[in-house]
Parts: sequence; structure tokens; C-alpha cells
Amino acid sequence: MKTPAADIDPGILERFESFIKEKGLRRTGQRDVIVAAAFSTDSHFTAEDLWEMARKIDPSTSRATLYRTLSLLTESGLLQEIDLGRDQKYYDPNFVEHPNHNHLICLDCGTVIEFSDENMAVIEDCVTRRLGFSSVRKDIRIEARCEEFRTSGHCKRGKK
Amino acid sequence: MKTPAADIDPGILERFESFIKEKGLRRTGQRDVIVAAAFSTDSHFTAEDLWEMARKIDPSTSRATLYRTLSLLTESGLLQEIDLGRDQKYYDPNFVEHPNHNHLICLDCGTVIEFSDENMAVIEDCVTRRLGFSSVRKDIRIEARCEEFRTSGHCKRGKK
DNA sequence: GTTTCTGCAAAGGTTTTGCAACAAA
DNA sequence: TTTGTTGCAAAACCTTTGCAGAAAC
Repeated sequence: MKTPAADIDPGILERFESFIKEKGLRRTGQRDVIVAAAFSTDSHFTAEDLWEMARKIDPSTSRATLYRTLSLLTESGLLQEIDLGRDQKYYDPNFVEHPNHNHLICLDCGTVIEFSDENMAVIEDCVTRRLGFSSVRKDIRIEARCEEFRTSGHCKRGKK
Repeated sequence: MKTPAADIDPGILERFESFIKEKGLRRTGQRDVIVAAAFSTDSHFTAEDLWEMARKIDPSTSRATLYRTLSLLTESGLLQEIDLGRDQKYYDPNFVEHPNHNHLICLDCGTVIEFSDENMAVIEDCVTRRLGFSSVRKDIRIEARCEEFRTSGHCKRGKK
């Protein structure tokens, strides 16, 4: 089996393979292509984006397999579905490296900024515990206006 | 024009009407039906759910009009789209009364709990400001396990 | 009377599925 | 050899849109 995943984090492939094996499934060339595509970037992407990325590695990649593999990736926790407040679902490959990050979306230029904050995490945990639960996963999206844009009419990140 | 919205919060109809008028649009019987349906409950609902609720008031309600009115309601801020981590979009009619609430989803029984926390809101605002933004809107979803369920194998809210 | 709104049916876009050929173990 | 996987095309879903008749103002 060819491994088009040559230059992605070996830890990811390893985690993917052990997840796959645990479920009694098989590691295939096609799945490797899709995993490689998903982790070839640190940008957020849609299913369609990922399909295009995968097809650059292997043009025969079908949408069906893409969606099937996407499910495996989210189920394994390697990829996380995030809500950017847009019409489509987006997937975030950065949770492996930054397990607790959140998203801020700039309403002026559309940029998505990832951030983590220890205090925030602690309070969320307190509140959750006070309600009688223990937190498993969270998805926090803040939509905000850029101060720079407000004062000067533009911001360094450019426009939407 | 009949007003099937007889017993819903008059403040909501008022806000809806002024939003409508400001846009140069018209208040219609059909829109009133859909607004009445949306605010006849404090549960979260999908577009399909809302269609069914509206059809109980007026069986001729079409999906097309439902979707068109749903856009107006979210645009006006009366209804908010929320991400419950499920496959469909959900709409929350409770932001009029509780403008800053968040959602906790119980992974054991599926219940959605609304909560607000002042400390949480303050920290979020600090973090946002530190990044150079001013917060406009946020959507926070916490998925968690119920302590009661963990210790006793069931919880008072019943099961999924 | 003019402009917007409505329901219908058709179209659009995204995701899933049945199936026969193919590949992994 | 057995069982899981793939691509294709079709189906399933959810949402939007063009249009002609109806309703608001």
C-alpha cells in the first residue's frame, strides 16, 4: 500500500490507524489520502474543500469515500466539526495540537482567530460542575467587531 | 387581518412589526402565524418543527413562506440560530427573555439545559477585548456527562 | 393601483446509500 | 478466501427560487 501521507505528523496516522483497527476496519490507500489531505493544512475546511484537497493527491477520490472517511475522522476525535456561523459545516484539524481552543470570527473581515484562555476554561468547568455535569467537549464561537476597523475603517487582516 | 398571535407576548409582535416596517415590508396574516408558532413554546425547534407548529394554527402554511419568515426572525434578532451539535439547525426563542444564555447538552440523556453565568460573560469579554475586538454575539455549547448518571446509571431527566 | 407576499412545484446544494467490482488481511 | 472498501449513480434531505394569483397598503 502506498503511503501518500509521507510528510504529515506520524502521530496522527498512528492514532488514525489504531482507531481504525479497534473498530475492525482496514487501513487503505484511499483513507490515507484523505487523512493526508486533512492534515496538510491548519486552515478550517468544508467537506467540498477537503474533497478538492484529496483530489490533488489522488484525482480518483470520490465524494462518497470522502464523506465516509470524514465521519471516521470526527468520530476518532482527530478532526472536529466546528460551527463558524456560516451555512456550511467546517472541520478543524488543529485540535490535535491545541485541544482546548475556541474561535473568534471577525465580522469586519471574516477572519477566524483561534485562541485559548486558561481562566475561561476554568470557569466553564466550574459552571458545568455546579450544574451537576462533567464537561466532555465544548464549542465556543465569539463573533466580534475589530477595534482597529472601528477606529480607522479598515484592519490589517484585510476585508471579507 | 386576523391575528392568530392573540396570546403571545405583545412585545415580540411589536418588535417584529417595527423590524418589518423598517425594511419596507408588510405585516401579513401568514407571518403572524409563524411568529405565533415560534413563540408558542420555549423549546428549541428545527425548521420542520416550526412548520408543523405553524400548520396547527394554519394548515395552509407553506414551507417556502416558513423559511422566508424564519430568515426575517433571525435577522431581527428575535430568534437565534443555535448549534446543538446535531445534524440540523435549531432555533431558540428564549433570547428575548434571556439574552445571554448558553447551552449545555447532556450526553447521557440528550437534555439541553440553558444557563447563564456572569463570571463567564465577563471573562469572555476580557479575552475578546484583549484580542482587539468587541464582542457582538456568541454561541457556547458544552457537551457533558451527568454526574448522577455516572454514579447511579440513570438520571432524573430520563434517557435519550 | 402598485408593490409585496403566498403557495406550488421545480431546482439547488449537500450528504447518504445500494451495488458490483476491487483490495486488504 | 473472506470481509471490508471503493466509485458510481441514484436517492434522500433540506433549503431556495421562479412564477402566477392573492393580499397588503
